[in-house]
Amino acid sequence: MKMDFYKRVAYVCGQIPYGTVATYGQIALLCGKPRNARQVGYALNRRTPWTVPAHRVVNAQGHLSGAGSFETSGSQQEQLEAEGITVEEGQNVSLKKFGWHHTLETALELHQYFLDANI
DNA sequence: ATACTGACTAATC
DNA sequence: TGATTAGCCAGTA
Repeated sequence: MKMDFYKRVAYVCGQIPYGTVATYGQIALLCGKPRNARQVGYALNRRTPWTVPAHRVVNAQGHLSGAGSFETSGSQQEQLEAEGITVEEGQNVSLKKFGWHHTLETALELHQYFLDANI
């Protein structure tokens, strides 16, 4: 099995529903690598197509840690707010309200996709 | 091979 | 609460 982590990251990010956010650890988990949260950040930063909705990925605290990595600090926040996501003071998002609450079934579907696509 | 670097996290204090 | 620490692991040099 191939296990192209970066392609998986790109795909999983693309599956984050509009109007919700996911955490790095969550993406890593869904990619089949639960301890690769940092690599997710690295992937989003430079190893992934710019077409993926990377603005929907925040850290485990709901903080927009990637803000500094977007073209302008604040562009991530703008994109989130454009989806109806409330960004509070200190560039924080409530995971309780906007977090992606994926199901086990979702994880299984993703896994199956990876097998089929051989990535 | 070795060392260092992170869009990270969970545990501890 | 907030700050520190210690694991984490694929890239990069």
